Amino acid sequence: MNFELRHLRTIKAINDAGGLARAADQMNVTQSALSHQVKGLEDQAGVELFVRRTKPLRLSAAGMRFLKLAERVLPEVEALEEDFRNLRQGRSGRLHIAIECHACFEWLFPVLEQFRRAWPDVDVDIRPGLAFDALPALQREDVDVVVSSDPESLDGIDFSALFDYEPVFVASSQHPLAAKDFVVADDFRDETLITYPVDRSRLDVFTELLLPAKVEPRAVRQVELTAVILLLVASNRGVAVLPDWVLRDVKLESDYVTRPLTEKGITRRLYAATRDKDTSQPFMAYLLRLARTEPLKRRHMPA
Amino acid sequence: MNFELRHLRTIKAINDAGGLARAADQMNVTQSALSHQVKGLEDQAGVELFVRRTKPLRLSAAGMRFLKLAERVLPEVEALEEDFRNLRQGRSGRLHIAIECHACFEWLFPVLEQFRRAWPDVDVDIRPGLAFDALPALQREDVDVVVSSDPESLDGIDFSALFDYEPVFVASSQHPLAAKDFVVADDFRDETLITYPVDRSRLDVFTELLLPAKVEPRAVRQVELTAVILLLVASNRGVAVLPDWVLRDVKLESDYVTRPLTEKGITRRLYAATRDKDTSQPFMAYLLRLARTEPLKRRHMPA
DNA sequence: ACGTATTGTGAAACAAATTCATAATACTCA
DNA sequence: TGAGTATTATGAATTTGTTTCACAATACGT
Repeated sequence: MNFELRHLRTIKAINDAGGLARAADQMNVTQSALSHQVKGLEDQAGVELFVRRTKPLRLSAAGMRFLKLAERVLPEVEALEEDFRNLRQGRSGRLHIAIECHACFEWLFPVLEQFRRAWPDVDVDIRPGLAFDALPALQREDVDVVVSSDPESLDGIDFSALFDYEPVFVASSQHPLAAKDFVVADDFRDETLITYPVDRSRLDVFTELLLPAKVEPRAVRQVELTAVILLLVASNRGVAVLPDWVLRDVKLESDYVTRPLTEKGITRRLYAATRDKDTSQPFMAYLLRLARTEPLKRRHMPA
Repeated sequence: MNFELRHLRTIKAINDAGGLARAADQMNVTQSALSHQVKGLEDQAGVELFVRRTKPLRLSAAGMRFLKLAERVLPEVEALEEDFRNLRQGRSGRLHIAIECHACFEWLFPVLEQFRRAWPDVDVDIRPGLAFDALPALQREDVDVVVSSDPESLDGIDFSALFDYEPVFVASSQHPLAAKDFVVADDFRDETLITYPVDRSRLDVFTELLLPAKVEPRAVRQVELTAVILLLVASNRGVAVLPDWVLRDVKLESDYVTRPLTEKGITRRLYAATRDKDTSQPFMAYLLRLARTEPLKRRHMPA
């Protein structure tokens, strides 16, 4: 006894059309085909689905239950078919984003807000917690975009440049280093450095400045939220290095100063990694365009 | 793009078994069959259901949605299959009963109460409103049992005798006719007759007594509920003729008397009509046995 | 009761799914 | 890294299932 959707469709059609012959027309098969099919189904189920003594075939009690099932199940199946159709045309899809850089929430959130308005059928989500192994997760299709500043050459993965940013030193305006025009690695030796709670290999201060110079700060304190980091910095409990985009928004009204790292400043580039087969999908292209332009706008017109 | 349950089963099996080969084993088909099937499905849907770069095949985002559908739909389908299996073994089924005789509620209800305990999986219901055309409805499988006192010879329909009953005359103990040992047709000429609101051809008084004698009561009043009929009779607002089983229960404590119709009394027989193919079904046989014995028990030991 | 509309049936044609044998591919572990 | 193993893919042949065709059987209306 192995039902198939074909059977559900047939029973429903016969019931809707009010007869086997009419149903056959609507389904573009011969009346004979349906007759055979119904017989086969009844044999398998061991149950009479139709009342045979009446001429336009009518559903029996058991047939009614079958019909009920059809009416619950078929719409769901059709919904998925429709879904896949949209997916093929690139109108729907999934966009689960892993961010390696902890501060990216700051600009990504507004970007996604705007994205959602343009592509309402795309399932958007940010997946934190995948800071490690984000690229394998991308290959495994656990996520669809990885935001990272360390491009690797990986099979089937594209890295698209988004925008450049500058990791800048932040300290209380009371802090001695606020007097300098720029800070260098050695300046951190006696400081408490406040960072996001991630591995040093993911923090620009370390990878770009302190590790090469083999400088270890006096203390490192890990804090989750950007706002809290700034609070601690402003009250002179430590210093921090944050991407410039984090600071533009709140700068005016606060008690801290920003200074370049090294005399010329450090410039880093942010990338979006995607599977190559997805990169040219319309909604993916749209997201990348948005992520390239939107954060820059915010730079010049802070909220 | 035409999904089939086979596809749902396959995707679910592959996911559950954690691989195509293992799934093939569990489904008793070759690994090759599933590989072909998945390929065919993906071609039709135009969507990749699995991530191919990994070796034990893993579901892609789209594949997950397919799986979700499978997990919603398959249990429902299996439930119906189980249902049909029971049906075939006569453990479940439908028992919708049409009663032509209006008063049959009285004994049928307790019978069904008992039936339900023995056959919990059978869908029991009483369908009033089908007083007319009950037998065609039976043939059409709109109902499964018709209780009637007028057996007809009909193709595919069995009539099983249930029990005999006596339509008896009921009147207030104050009523002049209460003085007689029995009543005859002529006695109704000056009476208000209270009946159930159905056609005369379904009322024993008329078919067995008044119509043959061509007697018309002074007035006929139609009342729905047995209890109300008895109330009106007791307060001498009319007389009635009711099956004896209706009266046994409440007789002792009331203000009315019962008298036979004609000197010898009238005896009628109640039948259950069923489709012949159903008559020997276990639960149907059980119901008929119950309906033959239960009402008689009540006769001798009123509540 | 007749004609019409509808459903049922068997053999042949057609289509689809499965198998078999084997190739291709990822994964594992020394 | 490379050999060995486990897993998936592929093509042709086979088997199975579905549809058609032609016509028989059956209910329905007037």
